[in-house]
Amino acid sequence: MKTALEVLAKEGLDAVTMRRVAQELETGPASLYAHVSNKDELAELMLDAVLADVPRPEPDPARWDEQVKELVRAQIRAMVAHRGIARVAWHIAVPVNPSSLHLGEAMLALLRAGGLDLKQATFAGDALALYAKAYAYEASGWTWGEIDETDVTERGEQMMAYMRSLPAESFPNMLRIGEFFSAETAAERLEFALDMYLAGLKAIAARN
Amino acid sequence: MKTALEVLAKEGLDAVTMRRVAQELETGPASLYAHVSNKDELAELMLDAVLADVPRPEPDPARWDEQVKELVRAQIRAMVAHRGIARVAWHIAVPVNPSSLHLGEAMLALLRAGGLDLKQATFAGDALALYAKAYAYEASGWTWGEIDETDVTERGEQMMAYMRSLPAESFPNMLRIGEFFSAETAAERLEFALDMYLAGLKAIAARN
DNA sequence: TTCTACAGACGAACACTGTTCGCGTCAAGT
DNA sequence: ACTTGACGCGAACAGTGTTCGTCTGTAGAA
Repeated sequence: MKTALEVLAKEGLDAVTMRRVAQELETGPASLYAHVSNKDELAELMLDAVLADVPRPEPDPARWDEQVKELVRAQIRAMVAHRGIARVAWHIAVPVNPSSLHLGEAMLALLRAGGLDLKQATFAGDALALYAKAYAYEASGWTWGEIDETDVTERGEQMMAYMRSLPAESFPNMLRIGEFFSAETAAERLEFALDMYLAGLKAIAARN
Repeated sequence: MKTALEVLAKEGLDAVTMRRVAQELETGPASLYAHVSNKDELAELMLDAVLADVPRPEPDPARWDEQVKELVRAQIRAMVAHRGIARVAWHIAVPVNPSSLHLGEAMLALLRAGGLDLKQATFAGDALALYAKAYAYEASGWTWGEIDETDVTERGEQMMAYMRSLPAESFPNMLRIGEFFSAETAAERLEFALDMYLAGLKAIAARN
């Protein structure tokens, strides 16, 4: 089930429709409801399978910060590697699948090793998970050609045109940041965010 | 157009279908395509209208940090106030609507007042926007009854059952964080995240 | 071995979505 | 007043997730 399913996930989440999966199994869509009660449930199973591969580090208090970063990066890598799965992570309200729980526990352990109390670690882990999902979702977009380049540049033009149509002092900064948003700076953006997160966490831990 | 549209947005984004909007205008769905080329374009217009109401502060270097927090909060409030609009913010790859540009500019101005250079401000603004969208999306979920309480508790049970079925040392932290995730702590989670962000930004600005 | 009963698989249909085609109508130009 | 043009929009198309009721294959009883 999940196997025939993952095969489809490799050709895009949009292609994962009940009919398409059923077709892969040479049957009709109704048959799937014997194994899965929902399409959402099926999506959750896929996400769980994807996240299961993320390595969970043993906390080392000496370099917990680097471990936190790496865990976030690994989570993002896993999601981006499976076309479109990041979208699934978003409309799952409460993640209860085993992989998410184990990842959550791993993250909490790292954060506590960094000197945060349980409540702080919980909130920090929540924020980090949120960012990981968010970045993975965006990264998925331009990693797989789901946003066509022409459309983006066209919208870029349109945007510049609007900003230039207003008094020059309206957008002193926005008019100059175009260069920072190329595809090459994506990784850099992630690293900056991680730096920011950990600097903040260290400051909070130091207050304790 | 947008007016009759916002009226519908107030009864949920799910209700905003081409047919439903057309019905409100006492016509058929095809007529809408004379004013809007896409449903996505219509969604963008809605988002733009919602974000237009967010007040954009004049940067005050003395309290730029508080201003950043407030801008994020305001953005979140605006989105959560309009049922389901946060979902729209997510699958817009490149936001080019006027409101987003003005908000972006405002955020950049605040961050630069905090001592960040243009590149740092850009990346920080991106991360903050990401978080705002993410939090607003989640908050929308439980603000409007889009996640029914029984389902959540049921999944909670299922999750606890799984964790207890494994050796006790598998989940030393996760088993104890349930209390931190009630609906009452949501605002607290946001404040923690904002604190973390600004502590990080100050640390980065201090390095310059 | 034969008959029965039950559970599971699944074909066809339903209700719904966004979008397009082309007809009909109405207003403006000569 | 007649023709011409454009534009609003009704009906249909190609999809989607999900359900209902039939039909089959198998396991257990006689």
